[in-house]
Amino acid sequence: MRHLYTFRLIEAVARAGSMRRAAEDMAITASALNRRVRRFEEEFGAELFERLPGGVRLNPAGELLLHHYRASLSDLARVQGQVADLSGERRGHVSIACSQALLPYFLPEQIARYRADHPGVTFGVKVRDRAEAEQELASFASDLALVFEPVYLVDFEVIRIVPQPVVAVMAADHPLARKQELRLRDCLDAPHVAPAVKYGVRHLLDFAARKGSRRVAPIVETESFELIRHYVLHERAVGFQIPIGLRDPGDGSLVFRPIAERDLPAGNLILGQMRGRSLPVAPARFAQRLANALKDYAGGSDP
Amino acid sequence: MRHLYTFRLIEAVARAGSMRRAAEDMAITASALNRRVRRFEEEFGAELFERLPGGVRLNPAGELLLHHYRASLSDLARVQGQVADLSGERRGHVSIACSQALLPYFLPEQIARYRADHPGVTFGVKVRDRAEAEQELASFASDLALVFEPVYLVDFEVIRIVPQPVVAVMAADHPLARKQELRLRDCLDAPHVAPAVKYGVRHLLDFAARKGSRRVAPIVETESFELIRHYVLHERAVGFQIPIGLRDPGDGSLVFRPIAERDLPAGNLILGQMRGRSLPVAPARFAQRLANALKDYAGGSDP
DNA sequence: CCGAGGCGTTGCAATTTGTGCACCGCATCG
DNA sequence: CGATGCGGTGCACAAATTGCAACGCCTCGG
Repeated sequence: MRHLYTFRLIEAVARAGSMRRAAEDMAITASALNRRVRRFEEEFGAELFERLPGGVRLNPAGELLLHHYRASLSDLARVQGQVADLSGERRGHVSIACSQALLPYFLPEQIARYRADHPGVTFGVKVRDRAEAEQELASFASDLALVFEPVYLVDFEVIRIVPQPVVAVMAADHPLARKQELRLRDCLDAPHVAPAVKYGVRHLLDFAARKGSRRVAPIVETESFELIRHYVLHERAVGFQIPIGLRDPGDGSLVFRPIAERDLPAGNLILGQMRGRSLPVAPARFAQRLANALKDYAGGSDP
Repeated sequence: MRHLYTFRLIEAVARAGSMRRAAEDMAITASALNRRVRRFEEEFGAELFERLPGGVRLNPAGELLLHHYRASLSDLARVQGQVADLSGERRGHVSIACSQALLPYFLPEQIARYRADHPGVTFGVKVRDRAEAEQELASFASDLALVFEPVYLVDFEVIRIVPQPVVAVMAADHPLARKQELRLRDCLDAPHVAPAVKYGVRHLLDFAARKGSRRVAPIVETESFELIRHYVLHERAVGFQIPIGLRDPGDGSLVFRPIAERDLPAGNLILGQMRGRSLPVAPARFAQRLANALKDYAGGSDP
């Protein structure tokens, strides 16, 4: 969109931290860029950047303006979507920031199902931990966030919330697999594999362990949920994960066992958007579908 | 703001209903304007106008886009206000659509008081009847609306609501002035002066009169509340108005008498803004002051 | 202590962009 | 059935924007 060019430049400068670098990024001369910025500052009535030796940095006014720009841009996209919508086929783009657990089964299924109905809609999926996901929404970089146990909840408007207990995952021949429900201490006594501290599952584990005067002491600590699922097939260890990220592989090699609720309360998987923002058509409809689909997952693993 | 020029042109075309007229309004050639519009339509991906012989008219896509533009513009104004705010003195502009009753005393007082604290803030006051006021908000033409008995209430977010009974106003030597409270029928039996039907006061009168199988039959019907207040000093007639628009002139020439609540229930004076919109600093603060000031008026005339 | 290298900024010429003017085809209306 | 007013277009010119080169400033390393 032509009329937002100056804003794009300003954003590039903010990102690059220097006019010259931003100029290069945007395939323009530093002088032209500089003059555009200065001119805009003049008619806007305030400087947007602190000029320091070695570059520039957004000042509060600049932050405010950039936020306005992103909001405008997102609103324009919404309008364009609505317009495309009223001339027949639905088009648009849905950008989602989500926790890892959604990657293997839930999200691909939901996206494919939606695209079957609306092939004109494209998707962007970003993997973000629970803290980052909210930043994504606040900067209009993502339309939706689907995260387990979000942290701050400011600027975060809940669309749907479903409880997800943490379950233990292990090889079928693991001794603990014989019980139908595990105590947390059983799991912590056994060698275990856990996600890094920034993840919600680990957060719940740590909290519950402290309560029972125990510690989570993983033999393998990782950022990858996928690695956890596969590692327990190689060494006799217990992994932790939430049901939505699990599915029986079908060959009986992997089993999941619930952990006693009194030891480890369920966490929440939350679908949300930026507070107060009105989403474009496609994201709004897709969010509705997600919300419905999440109902079916509520409280249990996939049968 | 330079980057919104095309939008301003589009709005002018929508308003004028013809490119050539709009071109003249905006001091530009029809050809230049036409090409700007066409070019924007192209990169936007949809036509904005129906081209009909004799001119153009916004199509739904155009309506949507224009709404986006107005929202963006208003949001930009808010940002500018915030920026001005954080560099010391508060600046900005407050645009209000209000009923006539607020003109003589309440609004001028409030505005003057606010400006005493913030001389950098300017005001725009538009007199609108209750139907028009909501349009004003929806098109972002006004920040606030202060109206008696609004009609539709869609897109209208109530900030404060205060009851305002209709009172009878008459010369001090009017026979009815001897009673402390009047019955509606007394007023209707006497020669009376009433506002036009589009006004809230009249609406309440008509409704109450019908209920008692009576009719409002004014000897003078007018759009001007000011005329009503002054007319009753010339002919022995009863006028109707709400307390917030009345004040004892001090010479004892004019008196107000409440009308029995069981005959004529109080109406509501409502301060509102566009639903979901976040106002610039100055309008937001002024609205807060208005809301507080309105509390003091609630339920009675000024002593 | 000073020169090298980075930065934002500015003067000036080149070029891209937008504008005005004249004109076309078309529908409407007296 | 011409006159009128409309949206749209070709083309030459005006205006805004760009790129290039250079300046002053600061930091940093020798």
